[in-house]
Amino acid sequence: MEYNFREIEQKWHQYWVAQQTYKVKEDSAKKKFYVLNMFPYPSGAGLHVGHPLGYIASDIYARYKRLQGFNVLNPMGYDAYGLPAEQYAIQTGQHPAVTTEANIARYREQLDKIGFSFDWSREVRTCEPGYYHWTQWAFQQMFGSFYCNKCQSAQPIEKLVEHFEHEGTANLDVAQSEELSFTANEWNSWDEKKHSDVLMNYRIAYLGETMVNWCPALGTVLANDEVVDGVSERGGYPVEQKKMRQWCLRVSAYAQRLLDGLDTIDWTDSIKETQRNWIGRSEGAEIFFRLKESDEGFTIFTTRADTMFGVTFMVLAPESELVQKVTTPEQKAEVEAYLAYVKKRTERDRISDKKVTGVFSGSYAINPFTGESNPIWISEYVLAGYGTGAIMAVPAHDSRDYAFAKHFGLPIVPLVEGCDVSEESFDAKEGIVCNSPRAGVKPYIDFSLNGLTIKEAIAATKQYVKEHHLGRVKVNYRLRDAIFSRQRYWGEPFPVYYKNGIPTMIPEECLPLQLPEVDKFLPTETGEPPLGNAKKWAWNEATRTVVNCSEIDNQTVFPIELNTMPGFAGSSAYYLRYMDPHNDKALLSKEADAYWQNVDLYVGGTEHATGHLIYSRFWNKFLKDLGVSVCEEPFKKLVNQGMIQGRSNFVYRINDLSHEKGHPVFVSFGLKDNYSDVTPIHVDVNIVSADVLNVEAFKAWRPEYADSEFILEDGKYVCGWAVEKMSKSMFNVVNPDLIVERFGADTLRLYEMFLGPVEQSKPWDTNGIDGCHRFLKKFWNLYWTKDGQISATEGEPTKEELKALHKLIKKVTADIEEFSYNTSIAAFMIAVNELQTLKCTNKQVLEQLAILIAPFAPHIAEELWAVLGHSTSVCDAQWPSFNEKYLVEDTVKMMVAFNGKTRFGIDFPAGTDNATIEATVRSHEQTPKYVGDKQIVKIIIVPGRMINIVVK
RNA sequence: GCCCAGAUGGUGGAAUUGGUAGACACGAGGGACUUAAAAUCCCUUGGCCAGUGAUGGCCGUACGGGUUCGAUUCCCGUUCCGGGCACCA
Repeated sequence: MEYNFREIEQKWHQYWVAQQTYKVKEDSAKKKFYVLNMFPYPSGAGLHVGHPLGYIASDIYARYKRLQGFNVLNPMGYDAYGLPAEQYAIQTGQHPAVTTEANIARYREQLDKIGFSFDWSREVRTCEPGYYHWTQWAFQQMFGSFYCNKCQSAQPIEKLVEHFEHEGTANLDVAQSEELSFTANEWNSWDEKKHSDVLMNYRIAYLGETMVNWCPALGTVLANDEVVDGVSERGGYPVEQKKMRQWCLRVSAYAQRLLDGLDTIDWTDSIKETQRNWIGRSEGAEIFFRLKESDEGFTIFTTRADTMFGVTFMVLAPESELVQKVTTPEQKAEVEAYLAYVKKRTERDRISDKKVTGVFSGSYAINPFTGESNPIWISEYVLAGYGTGAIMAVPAHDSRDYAFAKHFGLPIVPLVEGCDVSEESFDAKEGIVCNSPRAGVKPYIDFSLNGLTIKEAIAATKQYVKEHHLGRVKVNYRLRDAIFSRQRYWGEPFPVYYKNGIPTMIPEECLPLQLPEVDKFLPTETGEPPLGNAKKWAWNEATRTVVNCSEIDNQTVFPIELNTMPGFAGSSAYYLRYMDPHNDKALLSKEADAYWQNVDLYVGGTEHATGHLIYSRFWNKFLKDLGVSVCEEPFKKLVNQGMIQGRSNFVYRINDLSHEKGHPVFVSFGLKDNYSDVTPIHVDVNIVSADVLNVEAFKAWRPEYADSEFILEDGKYVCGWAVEKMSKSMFNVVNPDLIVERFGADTLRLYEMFLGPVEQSKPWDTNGIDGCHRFLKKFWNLYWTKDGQISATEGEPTKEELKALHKLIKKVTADIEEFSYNTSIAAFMIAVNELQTLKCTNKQVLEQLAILIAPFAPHIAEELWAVLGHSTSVCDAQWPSFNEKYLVEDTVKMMVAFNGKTRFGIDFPAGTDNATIEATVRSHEQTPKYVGDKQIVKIIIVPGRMINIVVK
């Protein structure tokens, strides 16, 4: 009986659809298990073989869990908003919704061929009003909340207003953009506009005047994680810093919870470390420096409070508001010139050349520990957005301060015993403090750090600062608030209108606010975002409807926000929506939430480490504070699948010979070194098989190659190869459909897993795919006799058959749990060979085997399960458990080692007890020969393993 | 510069986490069946040396040390490749 995979796979696809095999419902009788893949952005290029890698891995796990009796949620959807569709729309005028829809259809078609156990009835698309309703809703909830530091949770903004009405800002401990100070009387005297402005300082979703990454080429702002090396992640366009009024999310309020949560989740250390770096917690102190001959001053942040006695100058960030205050009239011209210079420099310039620049402000600050006056400088190496935008410079112990001091000839005072600061700074936090205060200098305050270790000195200084009210102990985070506005068309509209300058939320019951139609997807001529082109984009408060912009009267009809939300808005809570995707009353029902809780296994790439995976955690924590999500962390276990790189093939053109003959001449890989002038040319990998070029297909590939000539080796044209990114331009994109067509989905699934560990990046290489296909054929043949009859026979399996089977059950079960699919497939290959050798036809064994293969190769498993006489899906079978008693070896081989030199083996019958083994070893006739006059002092016996004999 | 992960045959990769390194697969070589090819099956396949042979010996997990009876695995140092962060005070 032939293994006709095309017929089998088609048959079972239809069966699964007809039977709704993968549809899942909440079922309190069963334990839940939630498997999730990062949903794809449906690009125009379709799926390549790299995309399904993670989906296959998670599908195997989902199927395995289901066979174990879990109620498995394994949904799929599309991250449908995004820049490529919009760029395409700008170029062609084609509406992004149309191209997105077409791309989704293509993706779906490709995905369906691979045999996933997705519950498509739960599909979500971020661009559908029924979905983004809840993205908009969440935004409104964030607008209506502030973050209370004391209770470490989001609270309704009304509570804060109440606080202001009674106490002003007294006794306030909340997350805020800047520290404001006002009384209850002041608050109560302010008008509505002023209240709105002040509350923006506290809201979790707020309008903020912030420095943003502005990308002129894309005409939009970008989040920090969307900027790589000073250029945009998409497209690689230059990015500059610009101050703009933008919607922001106060992610920074959650910094500590985001950090603490990392200890509770099962993610790889490297990705947790990346997030820790991104959050960037640093403990230090804020210390107040008074300006010379003034009562005013400013606060600096330092993690090295121990270096107070080594401060020789101060530095402000150019963007700092303090710059104007401290610049003296004499220095004004120079400072202005410097500020102009800094403004001109892009993010990229700063990164590429790190030359030392700066200017003296003319003012001095008094060091509260030494009483010395330190000159205040302005330099771009100090960042406005971190700490207080001002630092105390200790050139002896900070390399940046050191470079600055050397460049401008400022003094350097070492503070660690025995350190040498003549060539470079001593940045290490170890050693004994000296010069604090310096010998012979009259102490300014009664405080000394001399003789302490640096760690002790930091603690002592913090203590002193706290007691003497010179500042406070402070924890800073590098994590910034997320900029939430994008000047784009193809994104979620903000459900906000502007009532005479006051941002006002569209009533919750009027959501979703649907994306309007526009004639052009480009920004308007006046530089407004694309939504500025919409004719019908105003809010009528009376009728509570969207109306034409021409009706705006600022009485009852007001303009609506023109920005849209960024890509991460829709992807931040999609895992919750899958739990209850069709609910039009809420993001999800309490019941669905209580049952599915959070994602047990999340599979996706590492590229989202500082984007989606932070935003999602933030979003979930906010929803938890709201009582919407029951879990603090959205994703319990995270597995990062590696990238599949392309394996490009090359042909080698002999340039001079081609020129001479008037047609291209190509030389095979092994002979190319015989020619001097050879150019490697990318060739479509789809016309190369096992690095051998299909010459006829090559001639047909491009008209200019039609009359090519080939210099062959062994009658073949062998191509060269290289590992590169999988991309159209390298002609190395392999489409999964082609593999499915040629070998079947089961072979593709098996092969993608067999290629190596899921987490590892590796080049796609079809050279080994035959092996997996061959294995499936062998597997298939176990179930059939030579003349096409079902081979299964009733009766009890033999001891050998049971041993082969249980060895496999044990191995596969353990491997799936550890995501080690390549080794479990190897175990299958061994088992099939063993059973083949045993001529096994036992029905019980064959049944269990079909269940075991089901997660990996579901189609063949269904077919064979049916062949064995079952009328239900193999998905509803039960995963076999192994019995250790079948696995006991007949003999236990013991290795005995002496002095690491000589080893010999002794075989013991199974079940031999340790005392017998020990006695045998001691009396073994070979023993004296190898031990000589040395005495055995200890015999360590590990059952089933080795004996260690320790000799003296 | 800092942090993280890694380096094993011609290739992808195994190794029960300190216990016979190279499972499984690909490729290669040889053979069987066949007029032939495809398909299928069998044997060999880390390197070097000795032997007609069964077999035996030595070397071998990037490099150099160390701990151990025993190290791909643990520790120290070096080189190389990959990922993240990068004036974060």
